[in-house]
Parts: sequence; structure tokens; C-alpha cells
Amino acid sequence: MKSHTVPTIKDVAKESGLSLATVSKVINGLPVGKNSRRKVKEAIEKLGYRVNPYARALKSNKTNTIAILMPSLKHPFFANLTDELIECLTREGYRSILMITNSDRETEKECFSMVKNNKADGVIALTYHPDLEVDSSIPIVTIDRHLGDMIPCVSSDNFHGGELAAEKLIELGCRKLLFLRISAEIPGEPDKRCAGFESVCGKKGIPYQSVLVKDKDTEEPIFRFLEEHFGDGNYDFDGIFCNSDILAVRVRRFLENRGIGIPEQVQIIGYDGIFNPFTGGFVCSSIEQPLAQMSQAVVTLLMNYVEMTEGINVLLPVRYVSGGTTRD
Amino acid sequence: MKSHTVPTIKDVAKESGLSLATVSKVINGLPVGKNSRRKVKEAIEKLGYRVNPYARALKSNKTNTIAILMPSLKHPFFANLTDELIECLTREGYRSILMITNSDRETEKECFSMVKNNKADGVIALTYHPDLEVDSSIPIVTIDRHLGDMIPCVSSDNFHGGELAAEKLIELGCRKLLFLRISAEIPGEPDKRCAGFESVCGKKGIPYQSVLVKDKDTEEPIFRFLEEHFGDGNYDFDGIFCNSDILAVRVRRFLENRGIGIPEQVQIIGYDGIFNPFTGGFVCSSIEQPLAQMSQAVVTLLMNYVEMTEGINVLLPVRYVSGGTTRD
DNA sequence: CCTCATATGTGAAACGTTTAACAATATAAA
DNA sequence: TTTATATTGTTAAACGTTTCACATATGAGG
Repeated sequence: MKSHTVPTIKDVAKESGLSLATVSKVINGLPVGKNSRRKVKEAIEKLGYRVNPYARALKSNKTNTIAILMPSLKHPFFANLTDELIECLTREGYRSILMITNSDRETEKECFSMVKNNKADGVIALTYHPDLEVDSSIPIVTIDRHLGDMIPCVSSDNFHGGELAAEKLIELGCRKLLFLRISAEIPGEPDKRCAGFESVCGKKGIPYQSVLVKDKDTEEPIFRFLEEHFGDGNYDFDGIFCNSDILAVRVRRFLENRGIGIPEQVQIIGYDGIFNPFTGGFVCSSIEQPLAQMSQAVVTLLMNYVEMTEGINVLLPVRYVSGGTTRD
Repeated sequence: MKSHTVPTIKDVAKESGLSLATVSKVINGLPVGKNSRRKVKEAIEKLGYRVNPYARALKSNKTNTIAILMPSLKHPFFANLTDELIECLTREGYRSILMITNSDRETEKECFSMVKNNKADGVIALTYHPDLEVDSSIPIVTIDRHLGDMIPCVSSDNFHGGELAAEKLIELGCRKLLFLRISAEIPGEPDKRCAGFESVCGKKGIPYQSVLVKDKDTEEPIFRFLEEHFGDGNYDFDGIFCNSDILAVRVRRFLENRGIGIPEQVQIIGYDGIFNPFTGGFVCSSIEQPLAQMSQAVVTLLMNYVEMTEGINVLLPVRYVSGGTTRD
């Protein structure tokens, strides 16, 4: 007597007196006589049988697994997004393999190759290097990055986000605007925030200036710029739109340390809408990305993936949220 | 000619003129003649062959996959921990399946059963319900929770953490101590923080009081307590140790809103050592858990898992970190 | 040149499923 | 009844590996 061995479909067949094929059908919900179905179910119950996902994957080429590529979990935006993605995937009956790339080019490449290797059913990628060559032998959906014309991409409505920020600052009385931006090496979806912002400023005839720093550089140029334009008590701008909440919070602290009152003298709006679990509020006034909706969109897209789905591009609505760095 | 089909070990065998078995040996680093090894490698290169992990798992019962059970990624502590765990696992050549339980009893149960089903090589679990029956047909290592006598558990040195907090507060001049604590339904590892704290207070003859709230309840009782003991300007305590950084930060805000200066009048120490990626500092003065070391310990334990490893219990050293809520 | 040991390679079964092709049985029509 | 037709169930091959038991080649010692 084999001791302590995991029951297989064979054991179930023997136990129920039916054939392998019949058992398999029951398991997969294919048509089977009522009586047999009952017998099989009883046997399964009795033996505590569970299908072996590896055998199944081998035979059917269906792994029930989605790989998620994230830069990190140390940033709350990524962590929250990942949390939502996993919840969606779980709901759909998929398990999630999570890979952390640290935004490192080599690691990202490696991950793509591992994914190929590991034969997940699909990939959700938030990568930093849009120039990665990526043969889509597997369904891929990206977030906020265009990896190629044929790869669907989900993002928040960055352009409108930029508009919203400008409108809000102006509505709150700002007349001398500044746009601060740290962006990736290669132009991507998030750069549209800039366009939206400028468009509104142009339309309303409000002057603005914008400062750009490339990702790899330090943030130092930005703070040097601020140093120049925010002397003691004086300031050249009364409203700042930052590319991310991280930057917004840093800018806030920087200005506060120099005696500038936030939001009394200068108002700041960030981007992302990061919630602070400690205080139960947003870390700053911001344009909130609809993480839950974005995740749902990504997963839906993946589930209904059609080969050569030509450049589907999903834009999800953003909203303004108040978080203490504006006067509202 | 089969178009666009993934090359298998068979193709490699044909291409190199050697047998399946030989190719397999090369792939797995088993002894093989120099010449054959070269030929096989060339063939692999040429065809772009990669082993099918599902076939391998089926045959060898080795999945190269570890499942991680986490309550959530929305809390930075869990997110950071998960990040570290995944990095360790990747380094060891494992992929990580991440499951989010939301600390829900049913979901936790389900996850355990899924893990069994999915036949990962091992499980890393941070669950909330220590009374879950868990047959360890698979290696399990827990973090901060004792799931059973036979299941190894890694945690920070909670007792010493409590001691450290008390010592520090006293050293910084506090003489009327308060211990605030939100804890899980069932007593667990983290409760030792309390013991450590009390031990030091006892030894040094410093009076203290402690307030406990059960997890499921709201935090309200704690704030009612504070309300009573911190009238306008007056206060019954000058040093507070909180069970978690979350609580510490909330308490800080609560007191500040009532005109109490932190850290001038009351000093606060939390637990976890959560780093704020926005400010680049700790969210509050705290006892830092060594996440990286803990992760490494967990993974090492898992890799060298021995059946019936009787109640191994790894305690990792904590340290005090200053984060603005103490006068140092 | 033969024997024996060693090093190297091979054949084939097995892992636990799915599924196409087929067989048997039950049902309905004639 | 007999035949045609659904209905239900079965057999066996396949998925891509690993590995045990065996075969062959190589080379040293006598």
C-alpha cells in the first residue's frame, strides 16, 4: 500500500469505477451522465483529490498564471497598484507571479525572458525602458508605457490630469505657475500631463514656466531652481504642479524649510493621488489615478486578448483630490 | 514543417545528433562528455530552446515556486517585506506567487488550500489567524505568527524591542510612561513587545500604564483614553510607546491637534521602523524591524527545510531609530 | 590482444493530465 | 421487432521532461 501519496485522477477513476476520461470530464464540467457525475464527485470528495496544475498546464498549454512586472513595492503607488491587480486576477481565477525589476534595464530584460520561459498565460508590465524589444508570443498589457504599436496600454488620462491641475491652481487664485517634472529617459505616456497643463495655461493666458529633469539625474537641478526663485519670503511662483506626489511632497518640505507657507503662499498639486495609510488622507493635493479601475481594465484586456490587437489604448478618468497643499 | 512551434528537448536532440537523455543531462549539469556538451549547447543556442517548467515540475515534483501569503500590500510594512522576500527568492532562483488575504479568515483558509492545490515548493505566510489548521505537507515558514509547534517562525526580537523602547524613553527623560497597543484576536509573537517594555519599567522603577485594544474593535477606546488624560496643556504621560508606527503617527496627530508638542512635551516611539519614501526619513521614532535580514532568514529556512523541524524560532535583532517624535 | 573497469551515451518508462477517435448503450422512429 | 440516432463512456496517445537500467566505447594493465 502506497503510503501518503497524493491521489491522482487515476485513483478517482478506480474509486468511482469509471474511466479516466469520464473523471476528467466531470472535473472540467463537460457533459457527463448524472449518475456518473455524482459518483465521481463522491470519489473526489472521499479521496481529497485536487488536480495537478502542472500536469494540466503541460497538456493543455493553459497555466492559469499571469506574471506581473513591477519596478518595486517600496513605492506606495506601485504597491497599491499591485495589490489591486492581484485582487482582480484572483477574482478571475488566476494566480499572480510577481517580479520586481528595480527599474533596472538588465533585470527588466531578464524578466521578459523569464516570463517567456515560464510560459505564463499573460504579462502585465510596468517597465521603465520602452525600447525593450518584446516579442509578444504571450499576451502583454502595459501600464503607462507604450512598448510597441501592437501592445495595449492602460493609463490614466494624463492629458486631462494636466488640464485639471492647471485649472484647479488657477481657480484657487494662482497666477504665476510652475511645472516641475522628473521623467523617464524616453518620452512616454506620463509626459502628456505636461501638454495638458500647458494647454490650459495657454488658453487662459496664465504665464507658466516648466522645469524638466531626466530620470537618471538627481533632483538637484530642481532644488537649485527653487533656491533661485524662492528667496526669503519672496517667491516668483504661487502655484506648482509636480509630476508626482513624491516630488510634490519634497518640494513642499523644501519650501517650508525656507519659510514659505504651504498652502498659504504657494499651492502645490502633485500627481498619483497617493493615500497615506497613517493619516488617512492624501499625502498632498493631487490628481488621483483610478488604480482599481485601471487594474480592472488591464485584467479585462488580458482576459479578452485578441492577437494583433492593434494598439488598443485605454484612458481612464482622473480626478482632483485635496490633500493639504492647496487652499480648498 | 511545423510553423512557429516552441522547440523541445527533442528538437535539441535531433539538432545535436544526441539522445534525449544526454541533452537532459547537459541541461541539468550532470556529467557528460566535453564534446557532446558543446554540441548540445550549440543546438540549444541555435534553436533558442528553453526548458518547459511545467513538464519539469510534473516529472520532478519540483516547481521552483514559493507562495507568499500577505494580508495586503497597502500597508508599507507588508509591501516592503514582500519586496525583500521576492528579491531573496529571485536570488535563489525561485519565482514568487503572491496571494493577498486581506486578513480575512476565509480568504486565508482558501489560500492555504490553493497553495496545496498549486503545489508550490513552499509557503511563506504572514497570516492573522494562528488557529488555522494547517497540515504542513509543504514547507511553511511564518513571519511573526506561531501556526503550530512544528512550523518555524521568523520574527524580530519583539521582547528586546519593547525593552529598547522603554530604555530609550527613560533615557530621554520620560518618567510617566504609557503603552498603547492594538493587537490581534489571538495572542502572538508581537505581544512580547509588551513584556519587554514592562520588564524594563519594572526594573527601573518607572511607573507606566498600558491600554490594549483588540484588533477588530475600532481604535476609538485608545483615543477616548487619550482624551481623558491629555487635557489642554496638561498631560498625565510624557512618553508613549505604541505597538506600531501607524498607531504612533495617529497618536502624534491627535495630540498635536490638542496643542501638545511632540516631541517637546510628549515623546513617542512606535514599532516597525517604517521608512517614508517621500521624506526620506522614518515616519516616527521607532523600533526598526530588520526586514532584509528577516526575509533572508525566512528564505534560508525554506531552502534548508527539514521535515519535522521542531519549532525553530528565529529572532532577529532590532534597533532604535529616531524619526522626529523623540528629543534626540 | 584480451579482460576488466570506467566513462560516456541510449532507450524507455513514468509523471498526471486532456482529448480525439471510437465503442457501447439507451432512446426514438418506423 | 429493427434500424437509425443520440447519449454516455472508454481507450490510448500525447504534452516535455527526468531518470533508471542498460549498452557501448575507451583505455589501462596483464
